[in-house]
Amino acid sequence: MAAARGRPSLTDQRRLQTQLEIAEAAATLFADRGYDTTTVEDIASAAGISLRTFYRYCPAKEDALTPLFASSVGHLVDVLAEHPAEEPLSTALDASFGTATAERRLADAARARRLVRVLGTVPVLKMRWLAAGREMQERLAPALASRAGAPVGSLEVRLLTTAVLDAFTVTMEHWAWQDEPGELVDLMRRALSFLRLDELRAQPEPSTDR
Amino acid sequence: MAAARGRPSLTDQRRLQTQLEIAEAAATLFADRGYDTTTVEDIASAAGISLRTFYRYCPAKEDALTPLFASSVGHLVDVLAEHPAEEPLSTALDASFGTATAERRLADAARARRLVRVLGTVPVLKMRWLAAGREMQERLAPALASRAGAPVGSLEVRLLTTAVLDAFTVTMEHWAWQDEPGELVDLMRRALSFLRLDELRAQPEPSTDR
DNA sequence: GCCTTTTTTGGCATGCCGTGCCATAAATTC
DNA sequence: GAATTTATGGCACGGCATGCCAAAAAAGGC
Repeated sequence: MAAARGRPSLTDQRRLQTQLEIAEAAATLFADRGYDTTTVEDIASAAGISLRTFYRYCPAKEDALTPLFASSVGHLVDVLAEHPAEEPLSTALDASFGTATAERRLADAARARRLVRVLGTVPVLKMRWLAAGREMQERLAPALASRAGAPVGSLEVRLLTTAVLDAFTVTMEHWAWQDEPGELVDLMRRALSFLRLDELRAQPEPSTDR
Repeated sequence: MAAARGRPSLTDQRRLQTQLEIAEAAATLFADRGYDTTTVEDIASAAGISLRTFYRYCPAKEDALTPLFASSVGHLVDVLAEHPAEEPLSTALDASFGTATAERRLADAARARRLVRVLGTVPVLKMRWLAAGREMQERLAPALASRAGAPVGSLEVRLLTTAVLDAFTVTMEHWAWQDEPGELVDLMRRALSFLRLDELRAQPEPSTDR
């Protein structure tokens, strides 16, 4: 094989490239013309591939944009998952947002806001976005389970993972529609603080209410 | 007009009847044969109508089941919305679940559990279920805004409405897959208690933590 | 370099979804 | 009972999504 570690075989690189081209083309077309009036044929043409090849990269039309947000959500969850349970969630949050340079974050922010606005406008895309978040639950659950001191399958951990992910989703959408963007991480902290998700621990007795 | 108040014109009754027949037929077929292998033609035939008429009642195939859960979710939100802000959420919860008789609740519970399990199995149906919850947010937001002491469009109220609705969703799904069902309202109370959604009030200062 | 093997891509056909259009049947109204 | 209104069904059509097969391109062996 001609590929060294981390240089995945030039063909795979080309595949990633194509996947991104599809996503970019779809994002532009959806933003310009709208989702329903854009056919898969249009996206494929704009990305320089045939319709049949499009479906080799995307399971469905509504998945064309997923590469654009799946990675960011995945990264956030990764950081949360690998941080020790003693630290509050907001610390892991800072670590996640601190990796990129300021100017790169600004450029990403503009693109991200536009993307989130498109996602929020088209119901099926928004659902896809939420679904991507739900799929992260399995990866987030173990980390939060240790924080909450409850087993992974318990109602409490399910509630917690859902609450954390939805807090992020709601916050991002709120941020995407603000006139003055501000720093997303600040809003995130405000959200976690309001819902007091940092302090959540399992009740002493799960079933004894009084 | 031949219809008195609350007896909406016999034709409308027939429409509701048809809508329920569609939903029941779809629920049975989806549970038996699966979602993808069931065509809209099948549902229409089982409901005794033509394909074209199906689409006059349902915007899409994935909406065939919505009448079965939209009303229950709507009822819960109604009760929460009309209860005064001083009472904790769990009080309104008890009021909502206390309306039906015990034996009727048992029959409904079995049907509801089966329905939720189908919804959870088929991604597109689950998304539809979540979307129905999201549409309730606008109706829930005013009630929770007065409880939280924050404006309707604020980040805090958005977080709160999302958290409450998703807590219900997660709890119902947890309940649907339990071996021993138990009382749903008890799980609901446990969920609200764990997330401390009863006690949520707007922070004195949005940014000062202590 | 050339040939073979493997993978990727494109074109075609097909089935289902969802909708516009129009004719028929049913109901409401007079 | 006749006219008007409304619900229903049949048909055609475009778009989505997939299976199948052949052409093209890449990878590997000589």
